[in-house]
Amino acid sequence: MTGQRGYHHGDLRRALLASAVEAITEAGPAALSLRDLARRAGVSHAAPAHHFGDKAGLLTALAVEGFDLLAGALREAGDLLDAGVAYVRFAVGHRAHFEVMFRPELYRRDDPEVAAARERAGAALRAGVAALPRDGTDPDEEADALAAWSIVHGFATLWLAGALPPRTGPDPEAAARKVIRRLFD
Amino acid sequence: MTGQRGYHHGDLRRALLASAVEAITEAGPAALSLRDLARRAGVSHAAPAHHFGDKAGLLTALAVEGFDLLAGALREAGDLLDAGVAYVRFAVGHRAHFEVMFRPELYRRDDPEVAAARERAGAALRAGVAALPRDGTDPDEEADALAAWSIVHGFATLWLAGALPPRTGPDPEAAARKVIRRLFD
DNA sequence: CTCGCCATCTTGTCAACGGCAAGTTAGGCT
DNA sequence: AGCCTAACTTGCCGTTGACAAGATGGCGAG
Repeated sequence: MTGQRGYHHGDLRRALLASAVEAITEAGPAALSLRDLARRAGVSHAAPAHHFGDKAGLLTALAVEGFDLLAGALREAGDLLDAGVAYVRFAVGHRAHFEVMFRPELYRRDDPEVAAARERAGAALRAGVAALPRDGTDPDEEADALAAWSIVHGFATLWLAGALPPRTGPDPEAAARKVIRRLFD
Repeated sequence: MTGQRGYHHGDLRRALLASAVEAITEAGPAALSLRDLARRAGVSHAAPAHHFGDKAGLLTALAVEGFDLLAGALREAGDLLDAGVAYVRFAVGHRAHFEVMFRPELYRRDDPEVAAARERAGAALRAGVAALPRDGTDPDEEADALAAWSIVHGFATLWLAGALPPRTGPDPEAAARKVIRRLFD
């Protein structure tokens, strides 16, 4: 039981991360304010610094969380098409994590924890590509992986940016499935 | 001749936009400071506000410039493969513009000028897809356009984020060409 | 049981920033 | 010559991230 008020706060670190996700989802990472997070948690403006050092530290923790969530989602997927849809679902459903993960100027991308988590996600992605039934002709698995990653990442990014035309429809997963299939024709 | 010191500055607006591109290329849009731009131009800290209203106004102007640059690059391309490579070349060569264009929370995306410029770029993109030789089977041009846009946008984004593994090589255009070809197999 | 340690959190301060208001300068037009 | 207005300046306010130094309280050693 990581209660509300164990000694000082109880679980400030977790509370700050949760508030950060909320704030970033609403207004983007640029608008994130450590002081605002502190206010939401009912602590002083300098409390967050103790847990994360600085803003980049908090976002680094968020990136780690994100890469692990993504790795989990990819591992649960079946074939490569499923994995692609899962990637898009992750991006749309965990917008805050996703936006931070791929904006390396916001956090410490060489942090060992984040490097390890990124590697776990990368491995899950490559496993999906390796499981593709090959029709023999061109075994450039590297280019296949890059193409698959690019198409789902691009679709997710464009969706989140609101750049896609209205006729794409309201359901990102359905639209993504149609798009990803274009890679396999 | 839009000289250096015509009356007050000469061409502050243009100078600010140029400095902004430089600053964003170096440190990302989040680190952009109007006051820093003013210092670089040798004017007071409030001068930029006169030309752009606020930070979002400056970035709106930058987005317009970017969409027009992109539209031009796409129009000059030959077939769809060329256009895809041109898209990636634009993203890498005009990183600052590209990053702002697809981060709508940074600027006024409903600004009429930016909407018009975005539409010009979109038209250029769709023209490339329409020129694709069709083999008849499935004439879903919408999904084709979305797939093409997604794969080049995803590749460009991942490249800029530094997310691609080192074995991708140092040349984004060559790698992009290999990846885009995967769509046409 | 008490004493001291140390992670946790607070208070106070600083420079930098975006934005606003009010004043000043200077080109151009009548 | 005289004014009009765009272009820029000066001064200010509230907010932010970061840092330093102090307060609080749980917990283990003796």
